[in-house]
Amino acid sequence: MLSGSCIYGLRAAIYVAAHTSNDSYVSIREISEKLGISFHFLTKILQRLTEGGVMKSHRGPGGGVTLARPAARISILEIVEILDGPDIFRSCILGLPGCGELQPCPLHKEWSQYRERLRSMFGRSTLSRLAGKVSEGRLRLADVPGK
Amino acid sequence: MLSGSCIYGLRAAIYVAAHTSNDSYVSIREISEKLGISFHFLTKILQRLTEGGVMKSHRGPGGGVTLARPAARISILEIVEILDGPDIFRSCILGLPGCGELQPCPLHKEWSQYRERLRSMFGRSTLSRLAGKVSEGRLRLADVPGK
DNA sequence: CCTAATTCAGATTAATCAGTCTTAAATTAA
DNA sequence: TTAATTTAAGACTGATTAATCTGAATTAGG
Repeated sequence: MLSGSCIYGLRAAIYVAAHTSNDSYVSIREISEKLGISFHFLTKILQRLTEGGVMKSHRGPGGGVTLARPAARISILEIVEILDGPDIFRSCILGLPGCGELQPCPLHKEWSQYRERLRSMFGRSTLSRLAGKVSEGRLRLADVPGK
Repeated sequence: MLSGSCIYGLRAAIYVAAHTSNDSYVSIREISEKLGISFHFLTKILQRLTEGGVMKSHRGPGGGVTLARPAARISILEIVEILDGPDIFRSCILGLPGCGELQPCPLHKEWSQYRERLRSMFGRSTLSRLAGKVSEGRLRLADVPGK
């Protein structure tokens, strides 16, 4: 469904939302260790989120990344569209270019409904809501619980 | 969402359902030309559907592939599970192993609902229904319409 | 100014997926 | 029995994605 990079990006963003207060920076090293993601790989993913306007970064000691806006104003949808491209919620399930109301594929009607629902579900899921769940406990972000 | 192989397999299966009557065989060459799919690549995909019990094949002149059962008893879900694996409708959106009711990820509740709906929609979509739509016209299976 | 901590940038490698090519095996029909 | 047609099987190439490695640029603190 989502690419590996996108999954890492989402988990990292939720982690940052759950572990920063008033614009403090979290180091990428910390995120990568806590979530079990390759440090250098994660660095590039977070760079793309920084370029995309979702995060901001700061070099040097005490640096790292943090959210560019309040977590309540960043949705999962925005992150997915940056990392996997906006077409993921617009493309035909049978891969046909130009599939739409005018020239639908046999699954167009059903698929476009679900696609739109998923998109709006992602749009409603803000980092603050998800991070809140994590902080309340029993909700995991990493493979090994409790980290 | 679905792999390239899976998309090809679905389109080919719908094509076969729309173009065979009483167990006649359709050659893979014909399918590949009509749908614009690489012949050798399609051959392998259809082999997997044959092994999976959805199609049967026959060599030699007049041979090809055909559905192993009436099209009304083959769902898209079955084909997707053969080609992309059954986990596609069971795995966590954040890629966390073991995500479930006991140790949910922050998106588990919303995603698992959506996942189940999509799964049942795929289960309800039989090849006969989809092939019927194609035969009625105006519904495409290939990039270039009318083929 | 110097050092350590950090992100940034680019090259390189590894793994997976998509696609091509060649040959073999089976089957039909003349 | 022979030739043509077709799927089966496997090796090979190419593209995309995932992951690693090395070094540069920036920054805070002594």
